[in-house]
Amino acid sequence: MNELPKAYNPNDVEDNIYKMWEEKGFFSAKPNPQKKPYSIVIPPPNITGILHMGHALNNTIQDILTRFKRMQGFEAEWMPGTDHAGIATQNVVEKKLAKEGIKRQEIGIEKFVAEVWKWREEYGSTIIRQLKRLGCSCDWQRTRFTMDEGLSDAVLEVFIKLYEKGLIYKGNYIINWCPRCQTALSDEESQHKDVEGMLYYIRYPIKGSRVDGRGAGKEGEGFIVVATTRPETMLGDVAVAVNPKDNRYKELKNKTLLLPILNRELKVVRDPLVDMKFGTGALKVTPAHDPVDFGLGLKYGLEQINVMNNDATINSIGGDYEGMDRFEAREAIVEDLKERGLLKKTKAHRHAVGHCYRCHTMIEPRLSPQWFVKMKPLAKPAVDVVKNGRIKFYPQRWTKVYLDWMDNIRDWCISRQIWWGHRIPVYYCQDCGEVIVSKARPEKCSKCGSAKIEQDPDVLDTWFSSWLWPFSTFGWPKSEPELKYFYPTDSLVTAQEIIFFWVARMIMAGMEFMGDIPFKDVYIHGTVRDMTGTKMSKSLGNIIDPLDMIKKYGADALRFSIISITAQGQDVFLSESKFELGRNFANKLWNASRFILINLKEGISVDLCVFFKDTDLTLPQRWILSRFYSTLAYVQECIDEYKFNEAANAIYEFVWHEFCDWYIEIAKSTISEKTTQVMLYKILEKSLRMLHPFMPFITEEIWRKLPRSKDSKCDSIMVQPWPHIQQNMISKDAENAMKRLIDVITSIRNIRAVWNIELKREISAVINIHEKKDEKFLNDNSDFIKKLSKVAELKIGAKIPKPKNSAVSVVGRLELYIPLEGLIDFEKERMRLQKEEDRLNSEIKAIAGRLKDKDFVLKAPEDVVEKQRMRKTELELQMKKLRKNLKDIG
RNA sequence: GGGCACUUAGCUCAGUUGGUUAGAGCGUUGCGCUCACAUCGCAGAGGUCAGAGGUUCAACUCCUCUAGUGCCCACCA
Repeated sequence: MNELPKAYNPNDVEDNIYKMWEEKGFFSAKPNPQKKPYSIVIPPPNITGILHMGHALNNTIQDILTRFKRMQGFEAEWMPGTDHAGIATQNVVEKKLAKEGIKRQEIGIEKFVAEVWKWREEYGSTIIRQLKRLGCSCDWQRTRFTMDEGLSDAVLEVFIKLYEKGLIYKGNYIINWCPRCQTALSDEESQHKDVEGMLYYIRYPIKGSRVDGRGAGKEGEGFIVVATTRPETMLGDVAVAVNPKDNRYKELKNKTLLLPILNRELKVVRDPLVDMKFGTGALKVTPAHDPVDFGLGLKYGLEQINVMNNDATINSIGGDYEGMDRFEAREAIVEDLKERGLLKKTKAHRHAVGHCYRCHTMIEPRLSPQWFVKMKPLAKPAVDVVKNGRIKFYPQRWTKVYLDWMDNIRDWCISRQIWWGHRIPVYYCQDCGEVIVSKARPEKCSKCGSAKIEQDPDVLDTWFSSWLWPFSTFGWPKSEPELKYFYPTDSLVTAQEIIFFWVARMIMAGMEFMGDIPFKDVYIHGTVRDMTGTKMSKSLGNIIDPLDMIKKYGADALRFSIISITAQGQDVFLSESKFELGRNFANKLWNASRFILINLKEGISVDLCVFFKDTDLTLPQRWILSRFYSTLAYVQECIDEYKFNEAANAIYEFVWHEFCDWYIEIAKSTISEKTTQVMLYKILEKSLRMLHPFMPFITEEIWRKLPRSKDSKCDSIMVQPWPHIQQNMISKDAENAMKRLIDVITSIRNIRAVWNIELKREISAVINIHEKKDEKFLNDNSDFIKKLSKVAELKIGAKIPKPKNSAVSVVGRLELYIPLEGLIDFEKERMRLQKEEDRLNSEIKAIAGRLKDKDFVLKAPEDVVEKQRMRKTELELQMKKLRKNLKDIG
């Protein structure tokens, strides 16, 4: 017999097991007409990343789904990969080179990109190794990278298709500019954060009016006051806007203002967009540095004056301020305004400001020529498929978030001024200016024949490749059998912060390029936070490293724990101690399995149905079978509804508190019988299969030690079928009956504990029945009642008088007596209880003054047995009332 | 400014379409090294389910409002 070692050390076996799975090719899937496909695509982690708890949760969920479906007989494909994370990776490599004293500008684009590839070779697969350590059963042979040849081709294909359809255009608009990364960002990449800022009230003189320059003159006559949070942008002001309904500025019609310091002439425009309640109701208009102003500029034909360089220093427009950083310039300008008496006041002002999602630098809204995707036409079909339920969100509430965003969708800025990424497939003829959009570099201009052709220097947003992931990874635009077989995929599992970046765009791309949805279900899981509710992040240093936890508790424990405590879509608060839950469970399972294996004899791997066809089952046997199949059905249902915690907890409850605590204990008395052994073996083996998607390693380790039938095709649990639900084995009657027995046993144990009767001392018990059918029921099961409650003699019958000095317990419609004569020193017990009563009463006396009922006294009966019973019930109830009474008074 | 979630035992959280004594883990109390397991076993204590009102035979569960907490979105300079 294969015995299990006394202790389970996950770290000893997990790696080897994983290697075995991988070598046997269990992870790979391919089009198979005999089977139904099930496919998931991994949200591609970026290559600069390391595995954090969010990933651990996300990938555990996907692995549970994949393993579950694989066992259910689906051709289960879990496509892994990474994305090139343009900005993040470029930053990382830039920093690395900086340490070596190299600037990217010095070595040029080609060498730099080569450096990035080198870096990627070295570090880019870290996260993949970590996913393997977690036990993820991804189809690694298909691992994709967004910069792969195939995926790159898909990107170009899509760009050209959209361009030809008129959905991609180049234009000069206000975009989010990160001065540190020196690139444009999409709206989603600009994260709003509240900032404690200042509102500066600045006097703008009216041209031709008498102002002495020190602020004299009446407001509205000599000058008007505008409020701004970014005074440095005034260098680019071309107008001041007021609301046409604003009576304060009636006389301003046809007047011209003068920009302080630069003395540029400013128009006054009237537009209802201006909020009269904000600031002074007068808005300085800077079309090149603010989206609202930009709109006004177009509307009123205003000049667009860009005052900043790429690094947010002031350019030559700024005169004396040229070369200053934007914040330096802000201070300098404010000082100068103060000096000239043009700063009326400042006010603290809290407002939301965009920050770069990669480097957290404050975004500078800025006019810039960029490439955009027109989103409205793409959004429509993507809205329809969610509205009509072809794509479902779990939990459902995300549907609204998605639809709201889609309704207000704005064009997507896809060009980035960085080097690492897919180069925009647009070429410009240097001679005639012709724009050529083409996958390959054209030899010569199609219009004038010139060979002087330059490619657009920008690269595409990383998400412009990620949004194609569900089909580009299966070979699109080529029509591969994989694509046909596995697309649309089944489930997408991801975090909420990525709904707009990725989920929404994948749906749009799927509809546009495949003409079909990319996936059917979107499961949005919660965010992993620390115990204070803060999101775990490396920069905050509140990270619990999953790999540390794996080392300490094992991958199974990590997986099971995090799944068990994460309710559907709910954020999870994590501390290290939570992993003990999974570890303890693994330990329990291990020991129970050890016990069963030690006791098994040869030849028990008989088919359960065949074996029990002509065998009468005892109640506990029928009960444990019923409980197993009930649990199995429930677990299946929960996984299908993405309620993984409930599935995990149901298994935990079954294995630990039903199988181990009760069935195995019951089985011990008949452990040498074949029936018992078959039961233990079968329940264990099936439980392992049920648990495998959650705890793949330990279930494999135990399973491979089980005696198996000879025709077992393969020696791994992961390719075994999911247990078949045997409806006929589920019996509510058996479950209820067993519950009654458990209650009887618990009651007897309770009495023992209350009276402090050691287990070694024999007790007898009497059960008084009121209904005839109970007699047979109890007699049939009296053996294991006696065994489990350690009762030597059990008397069952109707109308048995209560023995003198008996402890009493009512269990449903049964009465239970435990005679205490000879077991208890009543005198001693009486004194002990009297002491306790006195103690309670003196406690009452101490607080009597504050009581409503000042003469309140606890009274216990004289009879010791009665008193003991009361101690448990009424006495404590009275104390409880008393305490509440006190609480009410204060 | 808009939207979404949360408020249940000392702590962290579950609670399946409203239905008899509201659950778990940790912690806590008492007992126990019973031949799988002290990463354990047995028994117990502990909750007017944030507050107010409403619908219903019945509400932790549905509706309205209030308070607190958290998150997301947003061109009030």
